Amino acid sequence: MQNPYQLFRGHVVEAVTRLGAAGAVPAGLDTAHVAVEPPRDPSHGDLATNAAMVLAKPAGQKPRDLAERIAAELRAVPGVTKVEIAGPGFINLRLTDQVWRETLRAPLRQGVAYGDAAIGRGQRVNVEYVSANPTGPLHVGHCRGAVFGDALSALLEKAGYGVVREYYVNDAGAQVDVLARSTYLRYREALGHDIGTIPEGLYPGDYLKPVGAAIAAEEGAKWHDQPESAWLDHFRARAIEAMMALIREDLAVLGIAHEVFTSERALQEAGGVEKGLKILEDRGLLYTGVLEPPKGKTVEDWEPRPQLLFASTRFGDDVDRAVRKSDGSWTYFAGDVANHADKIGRGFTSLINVFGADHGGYVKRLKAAVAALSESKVDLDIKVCQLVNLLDRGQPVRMSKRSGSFVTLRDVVDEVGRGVVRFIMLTRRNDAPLDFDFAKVTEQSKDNPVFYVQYAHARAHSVLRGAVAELPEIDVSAAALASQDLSPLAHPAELALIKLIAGWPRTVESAALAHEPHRIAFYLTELAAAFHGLWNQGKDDDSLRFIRREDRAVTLARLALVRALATTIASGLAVLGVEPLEEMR
RNA sequence: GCACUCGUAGCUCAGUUGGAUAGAGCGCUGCCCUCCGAAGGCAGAGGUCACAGGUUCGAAUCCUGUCGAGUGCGCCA
Repeated sequence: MQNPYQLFRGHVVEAVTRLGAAGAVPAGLDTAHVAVEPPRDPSHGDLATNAAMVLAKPAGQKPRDLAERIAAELRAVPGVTKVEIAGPGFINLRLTDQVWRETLRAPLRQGVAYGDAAIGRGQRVNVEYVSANPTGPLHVGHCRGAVFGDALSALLEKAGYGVVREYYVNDAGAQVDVLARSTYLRYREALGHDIGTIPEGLYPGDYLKPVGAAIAAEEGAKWHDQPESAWLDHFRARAIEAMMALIREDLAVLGIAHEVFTSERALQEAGGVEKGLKILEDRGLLYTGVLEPPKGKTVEDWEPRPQLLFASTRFGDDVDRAVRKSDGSWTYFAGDVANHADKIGRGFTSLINVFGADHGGYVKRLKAAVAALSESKVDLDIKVCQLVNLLDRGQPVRMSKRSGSFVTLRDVVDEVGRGVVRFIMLTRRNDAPLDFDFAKVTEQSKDNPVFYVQYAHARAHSVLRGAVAELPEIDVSAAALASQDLSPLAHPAELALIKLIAGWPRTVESAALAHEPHRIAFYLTELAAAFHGLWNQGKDDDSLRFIRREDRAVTLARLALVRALATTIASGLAVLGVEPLEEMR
């Protein structure tokens, strides 16, 4: 079954085509920008289209004249009760209530698959997120990007894209050498040596103790009197392996599992950097040059030196970027060229990177790299997540990084639960800062969106349970309700809820196109509010109660609405990765 | 100095990719529970969409500039 919005967009396009064939307008008008949307003001009708305004110029007609012609065509469409032209040339449509009621059958038949869209057409999208350095457990700062990336991936899948969730492991730089040295220290400690205080510049966290202890237990003291050159590679490999295991566990706590982990080191060893740079070189985008010192920021011991540069300014970057360090090794950026060349080589035509706020300055050069590598054929979208302010009853939660006792991702999830963390992280746009208040997010009140949405879902199921208890002979299964007569649903509040439910597929589409999963959270809050509102009206007006013992037909129609609502919430929560509750306990 | 993100009600934020009279929650004001579904409900006040230009049928949305906030700025990762 097609959604009214898609259906009527089709009708509008057909109307324009017919007019073209009849010579009333030029044939072959581009209808790509024609939109059929719910009007902001419900008094304007059920659907509004901008077709006449968008097409007025190419058709060489006044918007209102064109609107009149299109409107005449639309008046003949079944299910349309009223067509009006308003304002500068809007065409407002009003549909029969029955058209709207019929939309409830989609969620009842499809279950949580309701809202699945095809706009992705199977296009392969790579979503890279988290990609935290493998030097310790994840902390709260990683939460937002992790949840965002995961929800975005689910959203894109729901919209019909072929998604791969990817984690880029930064296991090649100086930081993992520090990790190796820190682990070596813990190893010596495990062997019974006094290591004193952890020297400045090494990782002090306790989480390396088990790693050192494991090496000591399994391999004995054989590394003890060796020079660093003898043990560094080995300790680095073991430490990275242990840290990635830790990180995977942390992610699992949040319900996240990446499909692909790409190792920077492995990519380098396989010649990935040379491969990526070769592409740039073949296109004449690499040269040896000298960069200007940055202005307004004094750099200690600046000395101009010639280095191998990527001409990223040709693709909108501010300065060209170095790909090789003076010691001959590759820069981090060179690794990223390799990473993205690799992704492009694997056939992705759309790449998404989820970054923390501190990586905002990195966006341009990466976009430049992808544009250069793919001849602008591959799209790269970089979503920058702003900081999360951790609060408790409005007071900032102190975090001490120096002592290594920062708030971990696991601490937060253990404290408030996976569902709460995931939902709250998506209650703001990614580029706006977010307050996360431990007291507020677990509060059971209308002010807490997680609770509010879960409560709506639980309440719907409570109604279904209550119906069976009161009227044991009725069948409230989705299958049975899907073929129910829905005509008793006639109250404005019921129809308003129905229209909101009917808006779920287009919410999925627009959120997916915009790469904005937070829209799902807002939609669910709105949906929950409409349902709670309908419920509350039943308090003032008995005739609006869902279960009416004396009227079987009304009851069943309303139960169909209730189940459709619950299904839609479940469908939305699935995108966010939050488990819907059937009772609030 | 430059770049990026942002600036919408007292506060926190949405705003369907350029649409009609700019929305929600909190807070505030008023009304509503001896009984029925109040972990509440209903109603109301509250705005120069930072500012100034521009683009066009039409701008919170796009462009330019100004002001203000946050972030980042040779080989670190």
